[in-house]
Amino acid sequence: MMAAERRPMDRDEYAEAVLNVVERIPPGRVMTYGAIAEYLGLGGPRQVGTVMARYGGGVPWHRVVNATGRLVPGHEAEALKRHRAEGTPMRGPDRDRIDLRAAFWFPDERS
DNA sequence: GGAATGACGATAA
DNA sequence: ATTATCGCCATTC
Repeated sequence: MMAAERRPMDRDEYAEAVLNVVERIPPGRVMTYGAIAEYLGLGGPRQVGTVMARYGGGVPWHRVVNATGRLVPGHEAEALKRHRAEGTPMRGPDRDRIDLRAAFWFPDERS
């Protein structure tokens, strides 16, 4: 079996799964909340966001951005700093938003 | 049980 | 390009 069975999991398991995926995002690449939800086949973008808000402290949370390339609300300064440090493709006049076209990553693509 | 909430997303203006 | 609204969906009040 390769694909994870998509049967309902407990909240903690779900959180585990989400964090697990986030940890696999390579430096300089990002994933959107929606993409993570799609990959898991469970919940939605908001559920992923909720998990990150609660348990995201231990993973590279800055590599998770919203679909518009916006950085994490409330932690923009920190996230921006880290992205500059790892050379994530940025956009905008101040290079303060993610260039999704270049930085978007999905599991299996093997950096 | 129903309303409010939220680290979202797509669309309208 | 930016902001405002509405739709989603599980948790929390």
